[in-house]
Order: sequence, then C-alpha cells, then structure tokens
Amino acid sequence: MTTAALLKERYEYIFEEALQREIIEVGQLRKIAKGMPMIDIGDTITHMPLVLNGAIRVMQEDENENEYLLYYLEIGDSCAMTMTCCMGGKRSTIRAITETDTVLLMIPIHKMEEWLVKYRSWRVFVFESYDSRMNEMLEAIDIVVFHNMEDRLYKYLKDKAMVAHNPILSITHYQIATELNTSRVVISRLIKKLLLDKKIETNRNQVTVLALMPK
DNA sequence: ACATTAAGTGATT
DNA sequence: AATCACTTAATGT
Repeated sequence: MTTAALLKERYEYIFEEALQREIIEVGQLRKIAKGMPMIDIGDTITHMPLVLNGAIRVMQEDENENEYLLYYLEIGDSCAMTMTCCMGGKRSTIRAITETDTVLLMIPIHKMEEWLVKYRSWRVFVFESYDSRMNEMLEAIDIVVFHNMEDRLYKYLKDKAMVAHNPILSITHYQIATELNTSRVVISRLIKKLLLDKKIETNRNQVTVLALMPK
C-alpha cells in the first residue's frame, strides 16, 4: 500500500487535506521489525513518529535501572513524550521499542511547531494525543499503587494481547516477571490462579487471554 | 539418552 | 510478595 493510502486510511478524519498532503511530503515512511529499539534514554530527538500500523511500547527507567511501561502507541497515535522533548531540543527521557512489526511516518520536529500554528486539526490531534497518553499513564500509576500483583498481571496480559491483536501471547513466566519487576515464582503462582478462575489458558511459552478470544 | 530451559511447589521471611 | 531450594515437565541436540 502507498504512503498516501495508508495515511488516508488511518488519519483521514483527523487531519485536514492540506495537512495530509504536507505529511506525505515530509514524512519518511519506515517499516520496523518487532522488538527493535527505536529511541533510548538520552537520545536526541529529531523526528516524531506517526504510527500507521503496529504498536510501540514506551518505557521509563527508575534509579535502579528497572524498566516500567508508560504506555503503548498504537495505530493513529503519536508520542506525547516526544512532542515535549522536541521543543527546545531536549533529550529523550524514555525508551521505545517496537512491540509488533510496525509501520510509521517520521516527521521532522521543526514541522511539528510549524503545523501547530498552521493547522487546527494538528493542534487538536496533539492535545488529544496528550490527553489519552496522560490517562494511560494515570491508569498505569493507579494499578501499581492501588492494586495487587494479580490485577496488575491480568491487566498486563490483556493490554499486551490487545496491542498485538492476538489473545495468544508467546511469552514465558520469566519474561513476564521481568517486565513487571517481580520474580518468576510469583508470576507462576498468579498465573495458576488466573487459570483456575478461567481467565486464561496456558501452555509452555504461551498464555491465552480468554476475555479477548473471538467467540 | 542427556542437557537445558520452563514451570510447579513447600517452606521461610 | 520475595527468596530459596528442590521437583517435574517439555524441548532441543
């Protein structure tokens, strides 16, 4: 599919036509395989991603180098953290890795500011993007602070299956434990609970989220 | 058949 | 919820 067609499909109702044309003109189309690092902490940001397909996980690191998930970027999203970083040539405070095979348009950051003045639809997009990212982060904080590990695990599995558009996750208990900053034993026990509650099914290297199974 | 890796479990803090 | 120590099960060579 052409860049124009993809953009139209994903953003047709979001951006006014003149803006769509400009995006196609300056945006560089990039296809990135699953699991590729895109931005690391400390990197200088030159472009802003517009996700056409796939998903990206955005993480931050605490003082002990524990990574934690901030939010996912999906089709039609852009990165709020990048937007602020852009202004004033700041460095990235986040790390971004593709969660699935991903297609995106890279927009040079100077265009961002230009469009902010020029296009109403761009302003709306930026603010809405901010708003939804903010809400996702609040949700992420909420579940860490107020919920137990079992709830966290279940949400983690659901979110992961959701962005992959696949209820069957190929993942080990150990990998899950690492991402939730806990131990493998804890995850194994909680996985068993979810299994008994009929919320998931499991096999070696595999977890299926039943709530997301197509009937 | 053997080694390696993933997952399950009881006991302790 | 974390850690230890150990077992059992699945998979690769």
